[in-house]
Amino acid sequence: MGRKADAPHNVRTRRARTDIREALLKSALVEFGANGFDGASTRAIARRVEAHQPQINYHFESKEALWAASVDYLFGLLGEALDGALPADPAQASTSHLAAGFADGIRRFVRFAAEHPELNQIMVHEATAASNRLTWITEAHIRPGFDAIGLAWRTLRDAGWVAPIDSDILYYLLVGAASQPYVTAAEVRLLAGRDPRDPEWIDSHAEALVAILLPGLSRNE
Amino acid sequence: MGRKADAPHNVRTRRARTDIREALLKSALVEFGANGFDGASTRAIARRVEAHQPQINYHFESKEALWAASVDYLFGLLGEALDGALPADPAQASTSHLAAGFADGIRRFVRFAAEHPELNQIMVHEATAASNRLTWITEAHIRPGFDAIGLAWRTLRDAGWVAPIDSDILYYLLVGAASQPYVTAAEVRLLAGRDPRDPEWIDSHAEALVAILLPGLSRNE
DNA sequence: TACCGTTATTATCACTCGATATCAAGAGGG
DNA sequence: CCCTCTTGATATCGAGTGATAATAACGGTA
Repeated sequence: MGRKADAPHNVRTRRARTDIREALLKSALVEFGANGFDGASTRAIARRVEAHQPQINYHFESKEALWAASVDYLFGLLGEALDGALPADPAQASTSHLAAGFADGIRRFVRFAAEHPELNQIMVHEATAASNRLTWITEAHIRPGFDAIGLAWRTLRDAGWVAPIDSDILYYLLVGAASQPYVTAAEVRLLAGRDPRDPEWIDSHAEALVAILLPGLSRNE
Repeated sequence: MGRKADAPHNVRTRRARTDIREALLKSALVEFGANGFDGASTRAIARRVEAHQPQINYHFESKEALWAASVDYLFGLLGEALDGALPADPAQASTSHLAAGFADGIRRFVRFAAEHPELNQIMVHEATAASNRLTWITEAHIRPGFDAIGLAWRTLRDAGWVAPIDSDILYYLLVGAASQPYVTAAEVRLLAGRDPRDPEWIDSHAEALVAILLPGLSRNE
């Protein structure tokens, strides 16, 4: 055999800088999502993409910098997935248009949570205790969406379209209900014997969430 | 100073076996909830209760045995908190009584999630990947509640009391929506500037969840 | 072909981890 | 008091961690 067991490379191959950087980012998301910041090892992140552990400190400044870069990358994907769902200024939109946009945003967020469970897994890992990482991710990435959802919800609520629920509480109801089966996908497979990545599950899940939060806007009514 | 910095004991004190076991169990829950199994260190668990790390291997067989014992303890508390909320045989109860019991169970579960965020934190940490620990906790502790909730929900749904949502999906909507603000309490404080352990938050949260899942049974209607 | 900047690879550092062996000190019985 | 069983306390082991220094080999350019 031409290589040692588990050795990333015996025959030296060289990759373009952007290739290996992106490969390391994606690998880091999987590991950070599954194990948290401290639990993820840089050796495991590198091994997934057939790289060596010191390459992380070469292409990124540190494990912490890799974490931040991978989180930036992930929220970039989220931004693309949600782009245009909520109107920039809810006050100027018609309420029915706003409600339809809110329902559409829910469906898109559920799909994203299913395709990228790492996002909510990382949030859960970071958000159990105050830290510099939590402060950064909250202010840099979470707050814009939190504010937009809160504003839209309060507009709909005051117009009588939805239940009289505090917008802070609504945000956590929504995020928790949308992400739980994908964050704990391994449990779903054991408990329900179903794969939550199945498009049928994702679709039913999204419609259920729309049905309970925006009764009357469900696709099936 | 009479003791080294961070040293649990300089002057030797002896505690009853049951006392230190229970102290270690509670400390373990906090650490396992915040950091997961691998992330929690036995030294930190011991230090919280002014004990030494080897005492864990003395009073419990291993870190894994301590984890299992602390999870057993926690689900014991959950069982007490939920005792009697759902009728043993939903088919024999009147549907309106079943619905009231379901709403009551939601309120109790939200309160428990707020008082013991470790439970859902531990589940999230364990449920991201298949493992012996996940299989054990699922079969020993999760499945009974999952089955009871599913049966009650399907009864209510087929009687037209609630939205036509698959019971597997409903379970994860419920668990996620009920636990999220307490699992990520540090984020709530940063983002909303509110403490989710506040009784007012807990009460509003529980009522909101009842309102969207069991419209018409909300305490405020 | 010779060179040089860039990247891959190896080796190693100080540190933390869970577990265990060893010894010291407590408590209760006679 | 002394004996014995139990528990506290210390030291240490091998394994794994992130980071870094040192070296080797690639790829383009002159």
